[in-house]
Amino acid sequence: MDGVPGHDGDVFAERRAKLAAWRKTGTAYPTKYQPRDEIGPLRAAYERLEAGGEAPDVHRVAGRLMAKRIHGKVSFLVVKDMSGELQLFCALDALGKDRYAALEHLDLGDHIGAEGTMMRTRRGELSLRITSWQLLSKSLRPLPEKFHGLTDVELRYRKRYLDLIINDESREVFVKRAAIIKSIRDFLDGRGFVEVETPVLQPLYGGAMARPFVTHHNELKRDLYLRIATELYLKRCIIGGIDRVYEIGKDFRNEGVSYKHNPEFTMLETYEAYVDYNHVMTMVEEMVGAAARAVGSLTVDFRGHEIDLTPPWPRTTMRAAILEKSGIDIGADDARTVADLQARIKDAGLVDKVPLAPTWGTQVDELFSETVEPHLIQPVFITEHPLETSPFAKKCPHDPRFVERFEGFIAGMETSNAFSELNDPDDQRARFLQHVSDFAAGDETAHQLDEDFLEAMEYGMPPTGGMGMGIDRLVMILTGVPSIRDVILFPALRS
RNA sequence: GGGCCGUUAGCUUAGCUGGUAGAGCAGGGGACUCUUAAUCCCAAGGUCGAAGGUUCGAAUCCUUCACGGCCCA
Repeated sequence: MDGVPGHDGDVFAERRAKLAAWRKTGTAYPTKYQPRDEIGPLRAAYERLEAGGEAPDVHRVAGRLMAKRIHGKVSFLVVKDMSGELQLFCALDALGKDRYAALEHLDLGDHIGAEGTMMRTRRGELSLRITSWQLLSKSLRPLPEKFHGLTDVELRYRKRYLDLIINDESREVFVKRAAIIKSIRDFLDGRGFVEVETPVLQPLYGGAMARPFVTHHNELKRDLYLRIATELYLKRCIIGGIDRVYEIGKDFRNEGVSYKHNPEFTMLETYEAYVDYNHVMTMVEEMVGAAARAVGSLTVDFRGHEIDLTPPWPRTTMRAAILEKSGIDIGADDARTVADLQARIKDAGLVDKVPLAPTWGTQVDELFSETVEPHLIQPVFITEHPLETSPFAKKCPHDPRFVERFEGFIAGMETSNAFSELNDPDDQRARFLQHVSDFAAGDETAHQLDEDFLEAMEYGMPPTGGMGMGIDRLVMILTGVPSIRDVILFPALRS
């Protein structure tokens, strides 16, 4: 390619002009570059080459042009593929006048392929001494600045592809995310769990307390909800005899956005027949430990805390945790009603901190959220939640105001939630009916009566331990990034 | 929803109590046979997030809005 004239300082026009010149040669966007070596393995194979050393074998690499250092008769390019970067040593002698001159008109961001032999420069940089090269794809827009990179947080989210091109740490998070999910699959598959897919579009939403997204099916002439949980379908699988079942998929909750909330997020739910929530607790700490080891160590840094995920994790009842942090015993005789509990909150001087709630269970939840949750930095299982806020969990035999439930907290975030699943259809119906009246009283997150689910349960559901885990939050913790937007490739943003 | 902070060239940014925007990288032209944030010389590139307002004069002060970040609810 000859030199492209251009002097108006317009980067886009310059690149357009170069592309036009390439199109004339018919080689601006070829279909392939094969065979080629991945840069990472190639580097590894020649790692021991000494400075000034040369190797005879011919290799071909392809990637995006990330740096360009043009000199008079010898120039240096840096190309990058997913596995790493490699310097191309480009000498006038080896390329010939025209192909050497054409290098000058490449732009950072172009994809190129190059062929040559491996060498290490006198200054010690492993390089490919190239004998030929070709343009694989022309880039029309300039990349972010090479030294500072792309730091604007908003741009990183809106144009994630640029973030991925420039910020290796960012790409690394998503590679680790895949490894974490794979380790979870391996863990569950190894225990004989069956992975299934259940409906995203549901006629009734349930399995969690959250407001849904609503959509409409034109042909069926009915509204459908995007699922807020997979729970009720996975239990149908348990009833159907898939004794160990799980699903990893997107749930959708029509709620606010924060460092730990995105309206669509990835949830793992597992159900195992014939076990209770104690069994599930052990499974969770082992599974998280396996995931942590898959991408690093059992000790992670998150939001300024060093967190040790080594199992086993402490287990403490919600009653004991609240007593310790607030001095209030929610199980005591003088705290058995909402009014009594609120009086105890007042006695404890917490009335400004803890919002008032309509029921005993929701009041306990508020008290817990305010006084205990922020302190749960190291992994811990909080067990035995109030009945009212846990409509799918079995009552504790020793105190029916509480249920056989746990939440796993890490770094102040709820990352797992599990029950000894309620399998008594009459009790389940009673719980639904309570929620129906709560809904009527204005609680949009209360459950609706799911007659079809009740019918399934009436055929007999085995005793079951079930669990839900927020994958995005787990990835945050295991990769040490502070915001859920850093573990979701294309997070929700205003337009 | 509330508080604080931010938005200046493709990217990273400077710009004091208001005086008409300065740089680095990227891009253009030139020099250079081992550079690696290459270096050196030359030239170019900006409706300062948007809309109003105050003023002789606004990137700068005021108001509203948009988007984002952090914290709080």
